[in-house]
Amino acid sequence: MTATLTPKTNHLLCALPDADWQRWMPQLEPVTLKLGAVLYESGATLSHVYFPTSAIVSLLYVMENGASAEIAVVGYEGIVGISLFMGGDSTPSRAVVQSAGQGFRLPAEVIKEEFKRAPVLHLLLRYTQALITQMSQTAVCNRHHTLDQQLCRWLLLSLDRLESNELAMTQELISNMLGVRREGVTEAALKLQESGLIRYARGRITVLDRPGLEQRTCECYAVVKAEYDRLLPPILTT
Amino acid sequence: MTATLTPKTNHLLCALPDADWQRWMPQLEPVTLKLGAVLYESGATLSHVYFPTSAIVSLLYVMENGASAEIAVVGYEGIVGISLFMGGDSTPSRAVVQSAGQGFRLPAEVIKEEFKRAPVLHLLLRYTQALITQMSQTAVCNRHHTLDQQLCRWLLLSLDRLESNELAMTQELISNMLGVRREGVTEAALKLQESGLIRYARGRITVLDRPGLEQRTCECYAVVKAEYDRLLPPILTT
DNA sequence: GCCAATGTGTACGGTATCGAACATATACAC
DNA sequence: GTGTATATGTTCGATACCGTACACATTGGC
Repeated sequence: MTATLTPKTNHLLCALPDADWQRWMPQLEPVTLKLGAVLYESGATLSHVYFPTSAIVSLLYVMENGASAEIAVVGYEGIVGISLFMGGDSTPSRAVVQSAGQGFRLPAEVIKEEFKRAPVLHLLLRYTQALITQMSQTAVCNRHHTLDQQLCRWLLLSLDRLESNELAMTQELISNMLGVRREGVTEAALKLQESGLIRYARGRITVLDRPGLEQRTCECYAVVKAEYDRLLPPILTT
Repeated sequence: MTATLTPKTNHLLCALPDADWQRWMPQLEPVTLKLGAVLYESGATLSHVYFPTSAIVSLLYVMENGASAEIAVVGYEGIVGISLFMGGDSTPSRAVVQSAGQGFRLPAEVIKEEFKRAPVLHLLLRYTQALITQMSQTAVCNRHHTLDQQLCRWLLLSLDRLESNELAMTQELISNMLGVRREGVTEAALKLQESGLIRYARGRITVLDRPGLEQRTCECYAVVKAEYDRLLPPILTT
């Protein structure tokens, strides 16, 4: 519609304090984003961050079987490639141009340089990226996987955050967490118990066969786990 | 299990550079997190950030009708209350203790003070929080809402990022984004067309009645929109 | 030892979406 | 213009989950 698209058409660039704007401007490169173009692939280190102006970019997660789900949409209000300043460099999703148009980009080094100014933050930002991965994966999992698989995923994620193999958790509560009926959780839990993977009674769940759970769950658990491990390497407890 | 839970049992606190650790330590308050306790409510300004040690906290979104879906889980590896340093102060989700245990907390002022050291970042962090809201809401929407509603939400989110009321988008592509079958999108789109809300042909969708779409969609669109507006106030285009 | 609350199991019709197969219609290349 | 690729429409049985209703079993209070 508008004939001229300046960097300032992107709201983030537009809102940049003048001092920062002066530093960034010479580095900003106008780019044409064609329909279907891939700005970054899952797991790849990004070379640029993108500031769409008239283009729209979809962040989508592509599953092992090729099915996909969109995690979020980015247009003139945003930036594509937050993992670069989150500290993770890459992310397990793909960015695809959903609506052709214009935008600007900034080399990875430049944006990373900006963030060297605040060393304290990086740990928290890295954690945030891991959390974001978990959220994304939840969205994907809700869309594509069975309740059985989701229950396994949920048990494993909880187990990873406890020291024992026992959870104090009623099926009612789990159903709240997963956003399904309690009866559905009962049926799924029954199957797991009959298979000897877990044992439970009145709010106490004992995991008997962790590898068995890992085998039954969907890819989502592993994706989230791997991303937490990558971004937050386990620290030696003193 | 372990009898003594020091702040260092939380991985983030543990990984803190020594200089930062020295500043933070005197302010860290040990807290007992009881099952079901609410650490923050949707939309409320947070008073503390929490670092769980033996407790597990669920971030969950509660819908208007009371149904809920978990967005993410936080245990000893993380922090509850990222919106405080993301710059948004609040977030449209609730944090509930899912597994009772211990943790530590830090007053909001302290963590915010830490982030004053890096003024440039705040804009990007605020955007990140908006993006996170979109991701969360996607997960919720995938769980609870019909394809018809989701299509409306998707059209509106796309429309907000364009200057015209026309989208260049095939039903096949939309089905990829929503993670459903193309045929499902066809049926949903037909209903919208028959109701006079949209018109389309071979990859061109024209929105005829935006308020109508807003009425048909679920709450998710409004939640995301409101959060983008709140965190990224529209800037006057020069 | 009885009662009430809580947690779990079962059953049944309803429905949204799936998977697959196929029909039709439009645009564009040649 | 004819043909081929692309986009959309239709049908049908299968299935995962829902809503509802209720039965049973365990725990703890009194």
